[in-house]
Amino acid sequence: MGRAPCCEKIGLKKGSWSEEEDQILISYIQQHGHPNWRALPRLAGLSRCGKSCRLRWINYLRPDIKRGSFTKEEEDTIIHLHQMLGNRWSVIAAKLPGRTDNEIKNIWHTHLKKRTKNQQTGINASNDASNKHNKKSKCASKGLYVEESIVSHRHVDQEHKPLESKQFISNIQPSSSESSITYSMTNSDNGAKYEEVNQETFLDDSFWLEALSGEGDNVMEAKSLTNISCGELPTSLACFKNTNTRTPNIGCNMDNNNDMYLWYDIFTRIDELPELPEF
DNA sequence: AAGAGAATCAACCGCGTCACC
DNA sequence: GGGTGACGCGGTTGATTCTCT
Repeated sequence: MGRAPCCEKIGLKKGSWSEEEDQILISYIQQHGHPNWRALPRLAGLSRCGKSCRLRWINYLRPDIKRGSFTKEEEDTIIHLHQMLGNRWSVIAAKLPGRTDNEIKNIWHTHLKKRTKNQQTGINASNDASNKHNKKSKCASKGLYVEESIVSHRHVDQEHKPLESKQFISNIQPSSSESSITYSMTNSDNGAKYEEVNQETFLDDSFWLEALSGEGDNVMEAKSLTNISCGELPTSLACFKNTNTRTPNIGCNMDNNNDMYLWYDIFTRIDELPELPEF
């Protein structure tokens, strides 16, 4: 059907924003908010696409934006969440107040990906740099945190797990009233309805296989995790993808009732299922 | 000091989803 | 139920900055 362009491109300015444009955008949003991004540039008197205005505001002009270097905690959190969620930058950004998805995406591609890769391949990062030309890290020169010894949260015990990961789980729990399906999720600390889960097993396909086979302690844990299945669908579960007319939208929020029903259906039917196919 | 290459990051682009008509 | 518009997300690009030789 052909998609209409997001805005009338002709005559609209592209590229870097000037100080003046920033000021116009800031003052307009402060006065009127941004109920309609598409109309905003016209109303504010900017020769920009609404999309561009939105991006500029979200990524740069918002008052609660935290500028400057990422702390080690932030970087570790990003690495950890990325292990759990993949490239879901907006979800990761939601756990890092003041940071934008764009910023996190950039930091990932420029620093953290290399760090994790080096760790996985067992290459000592200090030797790395391959020290191609004994290059001093540019990050350091910019004040960015450069810690070459990578902390793997998969090997950090529960006691020292960053708070963020626990918060993440609790924050995205649908309220129990939203669904007729209730798994036993309790947390004595704050009364919130969730059960702490072991992140290590969450990441392991064998965990899902075990859960689906209906054996072992991971069964209930897997059931709990279905409520937070914002992460990538484990390959073990891919076989369920088309088994229900309410096919889950893999990769989107799973907290609507349809998805809940589907997952509930899957786990309650575990006993009926034939042997899982080999992959 | 200058040039080359690498790194960084703001901004753009295209697509998916959702809400409204 | 289908069409359309708006928003938001993730991937990518390209200008700028930095470091090394």
